[in-house]
Amino acid sequence: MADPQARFEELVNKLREREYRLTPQRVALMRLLAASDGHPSASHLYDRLQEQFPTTSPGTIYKTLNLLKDLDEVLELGFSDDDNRYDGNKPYPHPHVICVRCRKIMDLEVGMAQNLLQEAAQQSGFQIVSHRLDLYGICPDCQDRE
Amino acid sequence: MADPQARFEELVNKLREREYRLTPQRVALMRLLAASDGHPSASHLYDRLQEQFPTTSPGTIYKTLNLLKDLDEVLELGFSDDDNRYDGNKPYPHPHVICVRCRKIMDLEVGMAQNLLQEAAQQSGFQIVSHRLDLYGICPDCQDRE
DNA sequence: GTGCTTGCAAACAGTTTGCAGATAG
DNA sequence: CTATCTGCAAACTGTTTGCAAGCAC
Repeated sequence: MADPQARFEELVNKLREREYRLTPQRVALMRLLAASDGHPSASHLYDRLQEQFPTTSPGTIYKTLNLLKDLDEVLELGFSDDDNRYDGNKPYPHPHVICVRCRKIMDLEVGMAQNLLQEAAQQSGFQIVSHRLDLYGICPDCQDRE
Repeated sequence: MADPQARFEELVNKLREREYRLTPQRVALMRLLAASDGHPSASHLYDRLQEQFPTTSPGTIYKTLNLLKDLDEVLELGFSDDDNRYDGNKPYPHPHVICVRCRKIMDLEVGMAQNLLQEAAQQSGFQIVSHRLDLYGICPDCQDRE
């Protein structure tokens, strides 16, 4: 989240370029995504959007998130046992730490070793196109609460 | 899957030790898990179990898988957009390659760099307890089918 | 004005739960 | 004999879909 305003404008321009309609709901959602660094869930975004648009529905949130995902402007972190989470600031694969207590998610500033990807490709014969690295642990706040 | 028979016996002994009942369904499921290296889904296991026990239900499969998961004898790979997959041979975190076409999953024989985990802990303040690394790509078979 | 988008409700899929009857120990 | 386990069915949850009405362009 270097500059929320700049990121917001990037998102808006992307939709404009592709001739998607800039509805107030979409614009507000993009503003939220650009200003979030907590990897919000759809329902979190829904709660926040409803403050501005009381009739907003979850369907609209999901449709917009999927649109942005298809445009490679949002990274979706899927969880089988919890709400998916969305990152509108760094829509490319990068490692995360996830608190197993409070479900806080933070970015990690470490790169995926490039030679690990190469070795994996060699070993498996796969053409690697993407990846995901999640570290699970207990965040500082939850350690204090112990 | 070094030795399916040995692994099978390990699983059986684990249940016996903890005084869980060794029902025929559980035994058969453990045999399947010990002999699988394809990271089967619950529904795959269900299909195979039904050959031996035509009245088996998905509920029983899930209950047994969750039991083994709680005993740290099965690793669950959860997917928000697909069936979860289960590994009864290496129930500890290890990297996988996943084919985005056919959903084949293979183990990778590369270790998670230990210093990456340490750096992550330092950077985030988290106590890291576990992790997951998935590489997504196209498997050799699906490349050939192109 | 046109057709994309919204909001609502119903559908969906995988997993979990509740309970009565069956069975391992 | 008894507590655990099975099988069935219903419930659950997060997400997707269908459609009529609304609105961006």
